[in-house]
Amino acid sequence: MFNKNVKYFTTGEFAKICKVNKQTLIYYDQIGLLSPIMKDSKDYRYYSIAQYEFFSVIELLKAVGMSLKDIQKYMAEKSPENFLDLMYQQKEIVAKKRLELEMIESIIDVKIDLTKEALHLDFDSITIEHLPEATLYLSKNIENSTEEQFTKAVSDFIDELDRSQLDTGYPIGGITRREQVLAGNYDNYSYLYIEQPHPREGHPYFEAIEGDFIVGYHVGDATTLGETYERLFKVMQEKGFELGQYVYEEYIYDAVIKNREEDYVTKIMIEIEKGC
Amino acid sequence: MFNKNVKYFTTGEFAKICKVNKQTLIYYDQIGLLSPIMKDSKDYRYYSIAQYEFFSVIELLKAVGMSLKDIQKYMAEKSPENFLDLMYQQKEIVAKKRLELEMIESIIDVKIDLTKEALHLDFDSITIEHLPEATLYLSKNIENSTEEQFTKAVSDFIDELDRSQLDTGYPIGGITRREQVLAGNYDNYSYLYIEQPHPREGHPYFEAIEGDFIVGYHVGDATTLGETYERLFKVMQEKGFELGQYVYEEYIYDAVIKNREEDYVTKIMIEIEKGC
DNA sequence: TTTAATGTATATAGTAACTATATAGTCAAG
DNA sequence: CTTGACTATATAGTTACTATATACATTAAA
Repeated sequence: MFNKNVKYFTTGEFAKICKVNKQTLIYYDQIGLLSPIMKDSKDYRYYSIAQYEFFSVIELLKAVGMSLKDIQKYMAEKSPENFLDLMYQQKEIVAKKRLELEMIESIIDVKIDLTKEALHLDFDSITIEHLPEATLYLSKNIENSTEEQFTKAVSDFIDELDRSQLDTGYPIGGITRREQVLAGNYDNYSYLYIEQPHPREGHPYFEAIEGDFIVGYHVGDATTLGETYERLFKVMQEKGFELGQYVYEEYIYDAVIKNREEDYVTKIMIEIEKGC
Repeated sequence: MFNKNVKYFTTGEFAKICKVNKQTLIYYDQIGLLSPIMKDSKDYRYYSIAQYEFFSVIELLKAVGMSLKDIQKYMAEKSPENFLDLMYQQKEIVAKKRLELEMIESIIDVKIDLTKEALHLDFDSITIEHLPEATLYLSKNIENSTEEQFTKAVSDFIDELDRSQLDTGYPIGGITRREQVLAGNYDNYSYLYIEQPHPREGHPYFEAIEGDFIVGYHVGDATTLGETYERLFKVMQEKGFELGQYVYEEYIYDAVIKNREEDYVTKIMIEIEKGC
């Protein structure tokens, strides 16, 4: 095959075939990665069609993320065995990359769903909702922690989500115990959590949120959070509901979507026991 | 959430949380992408845990291939609507990238299979084989073409494989008609071809290779190809086989695997009709 | 309390893999 | 014989860091 390679291409022609910039070929020549089969007396470069093959391997190896230097190294030591080794290595690398992309895809899907939902919300509304069972991944207990401890816990939690690929794109939320809420310590969270729509084996999950909740929204930064809680409690009282075990708090709009802290929106879900 | 963000991190601490180089944070500050929440009188930078959130969005957008400039542009015009738009755009881009990776994965698999097979081959052997039906994608007819036309045809064929994602990782082969072979014009191919193990709809394929073949290997460049053909013909004669319609030629080892043209190996498959 | 190790800062240069630009020589058509 | 399209080299710019050199600050040990 390709024994008919007598016609030569100039740099420009060959660049068109390869679909790259002419300068790229000159660069490849300079670094000795892919040199033309021949140069004439005026230093014009001439490439053969067989060199396209060579070029396309470079493209494949580049596509899997190999550096030009590494490609060059391989090209210098070509053999069926080395090629096979290289392919086995690249197979793993590409598979890892594909998995990463798949994770990003599902995170994006979640972000789209959440944002679309948020756009239709009325942040002044206070509703009673029955929330279906959801699986949550929890941080270690952080009740009564100092600011330093809290910060460390958040950082650890994020690390764990990273390491164990538990970042689902859902917001990180905080769980507060009934007692703390009653005492007005709305920010004394017991746990951080993130929803896991497709829980995996081998991790301790906390099966939570299944029951009746009073749901409201707090717009603005945390300093006025108390006011929103008061509003919610008032409605609870009117309807004759008792405070349940836990309160869940999570961002609807945060630094990712809004610039100013006054525009952040926190969703507050208060577990209720239908009063008797 | 994260209203307890009073503890500040130095550049080094924050870099550890973000798992990046300290200099990267300084760089982000310089270009105004992510600046610390506060600087003290000695210009020491201090970051809050809430800024990690911001950082992680940058990482996500970077992971899908956005430039820092574009990320910065988005960050300046944040809104639920813009975020949704961005996510829809990125969803498509990521899906495209995933498909590309999947293609590379299957190409790598094919290369591994072919190379493993080749390692066990005896290039001196001449065998009679029944090849199962395989689907081939063909170039336009290139019989009797000039060198320039041939070159153009190869370039066009490669373009088409690229455009229509028909590059399966199988080698590009050449088909020669019985008459040309009998006349000794071994390199006067009628078509180029590439095997399509998973043919797609909407493309003209040529259902080929199904039948009995005499299979041999040519080691070295094309100038001595004739000798190998003679050897094959001799075996055919001994066994009493007649030359069939087509001969198929493809590289086993080429510029991708071997450095010197003398080491290239061409596989020759001659269709035979069991003589009477 | 001094000293050494570690931390911070800025400024600058280097890196990869191009990409663009400036300048000059070459070639083919009209 | 000139014009326009090509070729070449050399150099600078690009992105997103990364490394290095120098100077000042903080902390832990001697």
